[in-house]
Amino acid sequence: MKDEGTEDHILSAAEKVFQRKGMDGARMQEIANEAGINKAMLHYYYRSKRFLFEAVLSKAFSLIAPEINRVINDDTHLFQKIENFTPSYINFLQKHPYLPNFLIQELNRDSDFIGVLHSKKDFLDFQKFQEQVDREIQEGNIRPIKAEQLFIHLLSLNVFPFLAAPLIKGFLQLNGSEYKQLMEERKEEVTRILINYIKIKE
Amino acid sequence: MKDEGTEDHILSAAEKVFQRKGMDGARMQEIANEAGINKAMLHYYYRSKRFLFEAVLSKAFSLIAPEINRVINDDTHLFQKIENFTPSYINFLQKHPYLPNFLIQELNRDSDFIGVLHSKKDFLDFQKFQEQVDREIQEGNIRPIKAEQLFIHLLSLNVFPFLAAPLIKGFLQLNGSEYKQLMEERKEEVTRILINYIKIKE
DNA sequence: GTCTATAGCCAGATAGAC
DNA sequence: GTCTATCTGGCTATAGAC
Repeated sequence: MKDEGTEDHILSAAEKVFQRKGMDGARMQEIANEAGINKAMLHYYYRSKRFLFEAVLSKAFSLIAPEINRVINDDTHLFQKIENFTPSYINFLQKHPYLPNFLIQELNRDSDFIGVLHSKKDFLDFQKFQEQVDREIQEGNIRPIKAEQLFIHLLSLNVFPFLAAPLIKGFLQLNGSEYKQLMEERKEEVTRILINYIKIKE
Repeated sequence: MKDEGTEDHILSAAEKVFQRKGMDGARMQEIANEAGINKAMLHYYYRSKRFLFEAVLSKAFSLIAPEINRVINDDTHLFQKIENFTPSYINFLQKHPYLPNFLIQELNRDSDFIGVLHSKKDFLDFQKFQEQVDREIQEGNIRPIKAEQLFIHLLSLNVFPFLAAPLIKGFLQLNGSEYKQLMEERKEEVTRILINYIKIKE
């Protein structure tokens, strides 16, 4: 909105629709309505549905990678980063509730789209995190672990419960507020499980 | 195949197509081709695309819930169950590679489908697992934890890395074999992290 | 750059012969 | 029950006026 040019305006509308409906479920007409402009404009600026979709996918990746980067690569202690990840992620989810699911879904669906990622440069800067983990190991503060594994643990424990919420609710026969309560408790759970795992007791 | 009636035959074909392409991406023609029959037959047996899809979704849930149940509710020790979960899940994935992603995706997409689940009776039998966890706590073998949380930890650590494989590969700039190597290492990682978390050291 | 109108296609669904 | 042929609607995309 605001002072965006029409092109960005369209992209914002496309994000909303594509992230909720996916590539196949989305309709150009709905995107046009969302943007408050005509359907023909979408083609004028982005040529085809596919190109518009790829712009959205690419931007989604560019949006989430730095976000994770920010948590992983600030100057705080390793344990502090683990602790910060959960509230940061929940905060991100509030702004972009459909984005993680969207990315995972569409990258799984059409392996061509992975090429879209590789043409970009907004990868995670994993180096710094890796060095931090290795340093902590050498100093004898944590037990040996690959930084990649710790990272995947952190993502798994934080992201999956939101991703699979309807499925887990089905499994455990929970209603919305019961599940929300579990998620609340997890904030502490996740931190403790990871720190407990890597920390060397004195 | 084999001696299935036409109805089951169609359902098998529909599973393959729907699980790979999703509700919106799937084409009735493709399902008919996969089943080796005519498109009109699909409507003769299942009336509409939506009904056929719901049959597939419902069956997917009925397929995975007992599978998890089987691991969670056999007679082995709690630690043993945690250990068994990973190889069981990987084995399941080999038979139904698209199923977890399919369920999560479609349940997130259209909240109407959650009703399909509630009309079924193949929920997870969580009672037994819950009692086992509570017993271990009372006997002082593990530290206090909600069975639900332990269950979600277990699912998260096992399921997410496969679900988000393309995304994580993008983040960490890994190729297929590097990622496969990480997954191999995780088999042990996941078991250790959970048992280490709950086990009370003597 | 922005619109209206429409081309052209393709998908789900059905009619009706066998 | 199974097929072919076809209807009908909706979708992407474009032509062309302004």
